[in-house]
Amino acid sequence: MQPTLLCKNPMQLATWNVNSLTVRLPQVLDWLQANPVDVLVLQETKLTDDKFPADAFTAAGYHAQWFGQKTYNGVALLSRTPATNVVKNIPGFADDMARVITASVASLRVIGAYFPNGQAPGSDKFEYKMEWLKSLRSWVKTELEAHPHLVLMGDYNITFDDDDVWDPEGMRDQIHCTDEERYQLRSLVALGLHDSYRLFAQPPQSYSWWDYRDFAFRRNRGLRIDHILVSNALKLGARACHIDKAPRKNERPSDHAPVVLDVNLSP
DNA sequence: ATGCCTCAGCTCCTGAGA
Repeated sequence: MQPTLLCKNPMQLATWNVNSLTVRLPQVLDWLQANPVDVLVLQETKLTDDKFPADAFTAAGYHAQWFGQKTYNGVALLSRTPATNVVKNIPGFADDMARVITASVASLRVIGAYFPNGQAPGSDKFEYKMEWLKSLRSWVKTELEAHPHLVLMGDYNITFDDDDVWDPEGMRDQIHCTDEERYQLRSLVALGLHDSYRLFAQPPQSYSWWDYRDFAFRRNRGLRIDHILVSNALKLGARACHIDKAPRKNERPSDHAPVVLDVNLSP
């Protein structure tokens, strides 16, 4: 028995790549009303900081931290209680792209990240993805040492294995599925993290992203590239993890669906 | 198939996403 972990401080943590917060804000607000999670990290807000809709989130009962740029990238962290000790991007890694936001919420350390796409193996963008992944690993290692209750969640743009891919043969060695990317993902996990989705029984062919083209969602031709990784200490309290496909059925949806973790925290 | 769809922007096409 672990009395401090049972039925104490149940929390929900979620990640969602919204592919433009300008377009998706009404859907995010609707989703939060139906799913009043404690923490939600967003990716691809595609907003400069002066345009971030902080007031809308305040009205919805959320504190917000954000870090964006024009046109591309951009991340945010919404929380029911205030976030503190906020860090933007990866310290020591010079980057002109807004991809990472880290903050403390209650006893949790939360890292929300929009991993580089990488475009194609061998490209300059793929090289950048590899360098970024190595730097992220150093950052997560440092953070884990200081904060045992750590969650790293976001759009990883990497599949763990063939179970995360609708067409493993067709996508073999393609972007999101290369050995190099998966090695980096496993190296992150090796720091002492766990893929919370696979801690639980899941439906076969579960994905978090579907191409806009070719009726990919209707055909369930997708990838599982949005992940919630939890530290050893948090794993003890993990109770469920699911992908919420409902928003992908909206009119003008994001191409990604939210991933939600239920976790009990010790006081 | 350097395509398909969606979004941002010095917008009527292009770059990028995944």
